[in-house]
Amino acid sequence: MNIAEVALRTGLPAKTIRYYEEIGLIRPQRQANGYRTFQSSDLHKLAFLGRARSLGFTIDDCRALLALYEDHERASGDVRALAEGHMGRIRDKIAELSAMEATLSDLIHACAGDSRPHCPILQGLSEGLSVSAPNLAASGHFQQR
Amino acid sequence: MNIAEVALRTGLPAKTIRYYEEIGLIRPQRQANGYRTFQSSDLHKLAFLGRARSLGFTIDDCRALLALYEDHERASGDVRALAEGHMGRIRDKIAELSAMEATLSDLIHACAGDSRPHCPILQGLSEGLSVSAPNLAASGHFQQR
DNA sequence: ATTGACCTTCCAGTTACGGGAAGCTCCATA
DNA sequence: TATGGAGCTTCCCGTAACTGGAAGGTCAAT
Repeated sequence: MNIAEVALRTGLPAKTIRYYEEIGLIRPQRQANGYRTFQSSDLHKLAFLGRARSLGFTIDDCRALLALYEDHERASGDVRALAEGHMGRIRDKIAELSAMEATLSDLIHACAGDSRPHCPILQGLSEGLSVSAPNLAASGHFQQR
Repeated sequence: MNIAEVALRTGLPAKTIRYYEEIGLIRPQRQANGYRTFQSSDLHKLAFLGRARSLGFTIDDCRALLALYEDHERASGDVRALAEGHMGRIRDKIAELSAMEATLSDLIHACAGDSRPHCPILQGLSEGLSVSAPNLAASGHFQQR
């Protein structure tokens, strides 16, 4: 099977499939002409990766998950630990975004949003977000990556 | 004022301040020795930027916000539109993360997490997340950027 | 033979910085 | 006055996970 059909069947762009090979997640065979040939096992792995990625797992997590998947002696506890770590990070991110949303919502509601220049949003950004954001400055020196 | 003190007072790393100059967000003066000199207006702008970034605005948004801030003829509606667009994107992201979290939570709860190999998490990733994820594959071809 | 679809590799760009090297400058102390 | 260390400068690389695009080989049909 050539790459275009694999892309179609997995939902992954051909570019992504090539990238996954480049970083060693899959190892499709090659034909004499240099074209990649995908076995059903490759297809299966790619679908697995697609689902793991759609749940937000990093590529490194995916690599570990794939290794666990192929190790039939694995302990399910190892898998769960990995998933729990990931879920924790997602929950942290949701909390961070929710805090931003709350502050933004307050600022937006305080703003008339008309043609006049007075603007509580700019004022908040300028004067310390005092509208309803207690201590954003204390949350890690403005970092947010 | 030199960069170290500005960093201290704004909470922004010196590296970030230099970066903001590089991309044209600020224009500190220079001393004869090449050192940057920051006026209180620079300080003010940097604090503004730090707060905007802490609310998740992109650098491009920050640039626009700063322009609006300095334009005393602006329409508050323009500011609010920008903020609303941003808040919408945050809400979308929260929804996306919440969906991931829900699926992960289900998978994790179905997994014994002991030393045995049987693992519903890997099974879900392998067979289609059927545990309780309706149609992740339909959500944009596995994209998640 | 040609055309067009498909495949290949390689390179650059994306976001918002952080790390670290190489090399000035400044100030305080011996 | 020499020196040492802190602070400043620029420059370049790396990050995550791809995406876009160029240049060029291959295949099948006309």
